[in-house]
Amino acid sequence: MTKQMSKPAGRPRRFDPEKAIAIAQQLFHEHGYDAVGVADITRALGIKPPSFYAAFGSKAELYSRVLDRYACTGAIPLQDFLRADTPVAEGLAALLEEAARRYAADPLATGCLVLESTRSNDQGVREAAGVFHINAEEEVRAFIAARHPEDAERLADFVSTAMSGLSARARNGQSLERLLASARLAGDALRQALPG
Amino acid sequence: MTKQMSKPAGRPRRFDPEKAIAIAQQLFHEHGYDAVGVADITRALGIKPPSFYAAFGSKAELYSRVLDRYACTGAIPLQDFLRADTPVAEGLAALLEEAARRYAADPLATGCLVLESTRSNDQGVREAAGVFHINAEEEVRAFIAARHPEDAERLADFVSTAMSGLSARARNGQSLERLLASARLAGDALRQALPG
DNA sequence: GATATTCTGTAGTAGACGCTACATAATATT
DNA sequence: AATATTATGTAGCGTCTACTACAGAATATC
Repeated sequence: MTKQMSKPAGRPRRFDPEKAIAIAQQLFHEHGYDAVGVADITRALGIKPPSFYAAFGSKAELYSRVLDRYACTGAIPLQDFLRADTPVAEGLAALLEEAARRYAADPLATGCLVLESTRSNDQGVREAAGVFHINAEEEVRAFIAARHPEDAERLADFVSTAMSGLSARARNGQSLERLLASARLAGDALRQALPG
Repeated sequence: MTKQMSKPAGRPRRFDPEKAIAIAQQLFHEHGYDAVGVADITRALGIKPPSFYAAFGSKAELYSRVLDRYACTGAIPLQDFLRADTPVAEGLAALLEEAARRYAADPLATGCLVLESTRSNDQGVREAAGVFHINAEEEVRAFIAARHPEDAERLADFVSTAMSGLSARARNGQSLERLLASARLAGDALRQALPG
């Protein structure tokens, strides 16, 4: 049974807000929050500022929607890699390889949108992205802690550092092959640190 | 024989340009190029914009001077770590530990000024920092290639990725201890990749 | 002392930024 | 058809940015 929405009164929108968020996501991912102006967004959407603000409230609120969308559609599904039936080191190594692949998948929108956003000049954006970042880190830490509690913090830190490095290098234009080689080396370090 | 500079004609400066560059370096390192305005700089220096522009030309030119200064005084002296009489893996591992230490040394000016500058919104700044970045990478690559030519690119990439990750994590406020632990894990990966 | 040179502060410039007041157009409900 | 509601475009708000025209102050040389 599909949700039956009654049509709202008033003049209908000329654009689809969900598609608009997708377009904005591409822009933000490509150039970063600070470098994308409201004028860039409205131009890309073919609308004028008042329509933009009526629909999204502010640039910051739109970015929050973009982050939510990224978490659902663009980010790495951690639970697919961090499974109880997978050896810890193997799961983490596979996660790093997947990161390399995703960060270089779209040559325009490189790196991790969340990781890059934690370094915006806008404090609100940093904090919003920080929540996603911390949640992901905690998921990794808990996955390790289930079988190697002593090593959880240290190895989760290493995974985070590796992913931040991969994201940064992807944004510097590094090729998928070289990114993957670095990810594999980091994976080897984890296998060595967690024998068995 | 010290260079004898004849005093220039005209009204003398009320401030020392070298000290000004040092102060600007601290500001830029702390907040990033984009987030530091000319007004912030002139306020910190106790001068007015015309004095600033007469002395440095533009914000971008000042930043170039800051990068030069950083290369001389703040950056890691690679040649001290990458010596022909040091085992390759040991040299690289020591380099990564030193990076962790430097990136967290000043709790306000965290990370690597060059690495962080490669992600500015200003293209000129990205390019200027990119030159320093590429030169450093090549130095690392050549150090490895002297004894392990097959592995040089792959391992140099890994070192760069690790340093980028360390710089990013330092800027996220990670403590020296945790930064060091990640650096040591990365160093172990290098020792494993280069037995002997 | 006269002049040239250089630095100084006052007070701006033009342009980009995020954002909005307002009148009008397009729809649903009555 | 009348009304309420919502979206739209025009035009522009105030603020911030990097940067500068200009006149006066402080020094060197002549």
